[in-house]
Amino acid sequence: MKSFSRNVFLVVKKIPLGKTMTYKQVAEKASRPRAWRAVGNILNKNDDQKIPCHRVICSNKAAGGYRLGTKEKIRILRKEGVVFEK
DNA sequence: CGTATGACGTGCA
DNA sequence: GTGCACGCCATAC
Repeated sequence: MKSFSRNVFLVVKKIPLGKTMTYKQVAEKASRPRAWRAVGNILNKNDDQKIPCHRVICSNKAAGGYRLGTKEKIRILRKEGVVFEK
């Protein structure tokens, strides 16, 4: 891949441990501030092991979704040091 | 090439 | 605060 998806993966990989970023922010850094839709779609169809996609959440502070299950996503985030209190 | 889909976001009732 | 509808972009079929 050498398109928007590649950029998205790069941005997600840049997310520091213990931190989370919203789909919109990722899309914005990916040079496509209006493609947050595609961001989740790409990550979903490209569940790359090298990409901490579980650190990408919704803008409303909600975990959002996950290919393996939202609860699994939250579980991973907890292990990373990110706690979803709400 | 065109249609449908989806890990969303925002606005309005 | 909750629910519904519309809009948006890239990828898959």
